[in-house]
Amino acid sequence: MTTTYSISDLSREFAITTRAIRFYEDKGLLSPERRGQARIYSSGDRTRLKLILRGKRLGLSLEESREIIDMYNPGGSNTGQLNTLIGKIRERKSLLQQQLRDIEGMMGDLDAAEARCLQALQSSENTVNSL
Amino acid sequence: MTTTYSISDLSREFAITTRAIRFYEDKGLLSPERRGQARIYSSGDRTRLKLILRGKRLGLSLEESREIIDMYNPGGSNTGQLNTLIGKIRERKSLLQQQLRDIEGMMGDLDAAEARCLQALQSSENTVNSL
DNA sequence: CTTTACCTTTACGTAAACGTAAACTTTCTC
DNA sequence: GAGAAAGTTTACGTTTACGTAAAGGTAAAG
Repeated sequence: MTTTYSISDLSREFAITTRAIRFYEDKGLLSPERRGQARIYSSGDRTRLKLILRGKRLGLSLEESREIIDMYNPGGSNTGQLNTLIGKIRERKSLLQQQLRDIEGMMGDLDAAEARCLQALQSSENTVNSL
Repeated sequence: MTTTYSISDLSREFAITTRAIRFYEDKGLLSPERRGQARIYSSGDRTRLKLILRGKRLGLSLEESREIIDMYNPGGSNTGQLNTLIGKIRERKSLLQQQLRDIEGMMGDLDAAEARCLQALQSSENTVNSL
């Protein structure tokens, strides 16, 4: 007895619309079983959906997410395919490292901005108190 | 004598089209000086452009980048404004922290995928050598 | 004066990622 | 068996972020 999910189960869990989930299927990112017409999602499907959403949070397009998810299971690939796959994986990793640097930079900027705000509040408070 | 840039200077430096740069201006993210019709960009404009592009790499919309860049200079704000600004800054920071976790997760997945690829190559090599 | 290079505005086109509405089936529940 | 709840397909609409002409202004070089 393996756990399965309806489309509204998943839409509720991840706070997305069923339209979006069907859209991902249209684009080849999901392919759930069917019981008659209804879609039945396995826990593998659920994981794929999670990966899709993570990709979105990182600014990936659906196509890019699809490629990356496909990287996770080399499947039956020959040596050449494996080598190009390794290349793609390394490209992705370097993009992620750039994103890390970007986040560090933006985080620093935001910290500084927050500090300036707090200081501005502090001095305005002093101004008030000094009256 | 402060350094300035033409639109094509910036488009070359950042490898984007002039169309994109004008588009950012249309959306209120840039507002360069003019010499007649021609746009003249200051080093401040250049910095703003850099921030825009960093925002893009992090998956922000132009509108979101605009908001964030505006956060960097509190300007003449009253106490209420400063407090909501601090709130926004903290929201952004927590989103960035989520992104950090996402990157760590994806990086781990990619490392594992790369390892599987390398191992697959290794064993296929052994197969060949064993002939 | 003309070519060349670079700049401008205006405006229609496009791909991605869904939203939204219409019209219908299936399945519970009462 | 009637209605409500959840599912389905089909298809047109929308926003974002530019691309891509079209049609021309400006300024230095030959």
